[in-house]
Amino acid sequence: MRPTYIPDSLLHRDKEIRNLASILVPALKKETPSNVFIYGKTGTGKTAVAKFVGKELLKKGDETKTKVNFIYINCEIVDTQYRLLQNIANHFINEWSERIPFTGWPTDEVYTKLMHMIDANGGITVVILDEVDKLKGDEALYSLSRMNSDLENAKVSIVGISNDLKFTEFLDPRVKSSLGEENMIFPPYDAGELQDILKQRVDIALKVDSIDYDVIPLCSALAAQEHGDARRALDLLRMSAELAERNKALKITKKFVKLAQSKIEIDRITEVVRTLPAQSKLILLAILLQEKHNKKNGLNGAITTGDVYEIYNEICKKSRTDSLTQRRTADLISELDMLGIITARVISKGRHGRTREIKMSSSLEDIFRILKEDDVFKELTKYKIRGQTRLM
DNA sequence: AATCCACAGGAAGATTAGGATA
DNA sequence: TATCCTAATCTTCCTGTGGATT
Repeated sequence: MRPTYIPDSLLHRDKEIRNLASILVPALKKETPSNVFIYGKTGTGKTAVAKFVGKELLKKGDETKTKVNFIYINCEIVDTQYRLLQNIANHFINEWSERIPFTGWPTDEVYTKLMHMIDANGGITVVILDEVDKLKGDEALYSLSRMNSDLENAKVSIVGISNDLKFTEFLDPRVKSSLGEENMIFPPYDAGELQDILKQRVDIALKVDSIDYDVIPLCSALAAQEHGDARRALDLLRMSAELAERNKALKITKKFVKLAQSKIEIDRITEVVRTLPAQSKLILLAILLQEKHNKKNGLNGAITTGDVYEIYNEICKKSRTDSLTQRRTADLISELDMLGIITARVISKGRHGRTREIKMSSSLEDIFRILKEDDVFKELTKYKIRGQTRLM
């Protein structure tokens, strides 16, 4: 049930598979396939389809005795030109060729070396670049795309995968034209399609009768709300299964799905808060303190940007951090809002001006706990708001 | 209807950090 | 290694505004 698992058949992606395959099959006839760009939100099966077609291509290549190389690279991990070239080159190493070291060679030498390797190997090489938008600089893409003109016996074809539709807009026009020969867009799954996908996995992974009839529809519906992300749906189902098992329940029921959902949400928040920059953390803390103070004193007035800024300034002084301007603080507050940690909406209090009404959108204590992991904040969380906050 | 508060949020320039280049 | 560039961050200065109050 892991999202990285690729089943033997991918449901509801036949069209995409056929499409991508038809673009790449010329490789089997020793013709150069076009370069392809694949777009689509997360969890729409881009990577799965690409890998799947790649596997099929290798199989067909074996049958027809055609040399096909298929290389998958995730550009989030391999994100520089040098390492990209090095990575591809290492696919071709054999007993006589020397390995390219991690560092030390000039990039163009790696390029030349790689080119010779590919040329010596012959055949067609399909390179899948997952998350191409993470690649630093377009030099890397440029060098790959012009490689075909330097090769004599071999051909290279690039499949770029991205979830950013606007990615090519910022690309060097030369790269853009050579890479964007073919474009594919993967639409999100709808709830029904998600159900089929989940069913397929459940059949493989779970015993019959270990799951309530309404669990799959629920998981699918929840994930469909979140832009039809299949990964999300699977995570939800897997987490529900794990929770059910841990609780020694006989069946996975709706209850566990609900539990799993809130657990996933908390995990997400934890991760977000943990990796927040220090200034944002301070602002978040200011909001937390104010809300705690309000609760204790039975105040129900909403927190405003001004309140937050005041407290933020005080805890900055206390921790000897320099504070940002109110303008910047306001921006950071809206960032926190977009991350879903707080809710901030603009309201007008008439004569009392226009401001944001700020509320925490999850448990105070949870976030306090996360902030306390940092020693600097451990002390600050004990900070008491002095005096009475101004009267309403 | 006019006023006016307490900010929102845009524009442009300054600062800074990190990476590329010589 | 020095310096140059770029993108991200932050500041300064600004105009705009919803609606309770006058």
